[in-house]
Amino acid sequence: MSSAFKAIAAEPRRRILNHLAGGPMTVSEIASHFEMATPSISKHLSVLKEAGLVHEQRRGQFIIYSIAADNLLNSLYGFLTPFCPHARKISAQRKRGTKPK
Amino acid sequence: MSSAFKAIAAEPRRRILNHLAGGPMTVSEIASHFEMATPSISKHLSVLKEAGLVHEQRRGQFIIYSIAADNLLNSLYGFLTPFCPHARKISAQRKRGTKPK
DNA sequence: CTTGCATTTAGACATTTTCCTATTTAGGAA
DNA sequence: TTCCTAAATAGGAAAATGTCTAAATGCAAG
Repeated sequence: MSSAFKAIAAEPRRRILNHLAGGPMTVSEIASHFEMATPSISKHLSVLKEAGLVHEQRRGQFIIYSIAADNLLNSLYGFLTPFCPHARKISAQRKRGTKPK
Repeated sequence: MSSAFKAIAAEPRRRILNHLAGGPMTVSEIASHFEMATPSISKHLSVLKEAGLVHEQRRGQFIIYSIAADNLLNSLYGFLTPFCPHARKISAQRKRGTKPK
């Protein structure tokens, strides 16, 4: 299992994630925003998928990718916890699945 | 300027940061916790420094490294903002340097 | 000024990553 | 089936990374 940290280390992958923040989309839709060959995008997506940072869903001919925000946030907040009280609180909330008023 | 994301992509560097969370320390102190040659530790520290994630301060013969928590948190929260309302709030606070009651 | 310790720099090497083009797989439609 | 499009895989070249040992630098104490 490859780490989320490695996955977000590459700038193109962070840009892909930012794009996906706007909602689920197909590989071609993503690729059209980059000056990179489609197979390269496909590879980046597979790295993100390995890291559990995106989900994929076949829809006929297309494959639709979407963000796995929970995994993204859990990985990073988990790491930030030792460095920040805010992260500590949020991380705990996320684990409990609760939210204080 | 090399990115904080690349800096935290390597596991040994994340471990170094976690160690430094316990307080400032010298290179040898850090190195003693790892099964890695000192020059390698030194290299990792210089990557962390380039990324603005640690500070160094010469103290006689020794060089003392400490965490630059602000930069660490700003970089990561900035990235998380589009994916999470909590991060959004905290990121804004951090930018203003204020804290709502 | 020489010696010794802490740290960095240099150089080499193996591994990994990133990108490309060409090919293959999978599905939909004629 | 045959043709077209979407996406993944294969294979390879170039660049970046991580680690080591050996050598250099910086500082302090005799």
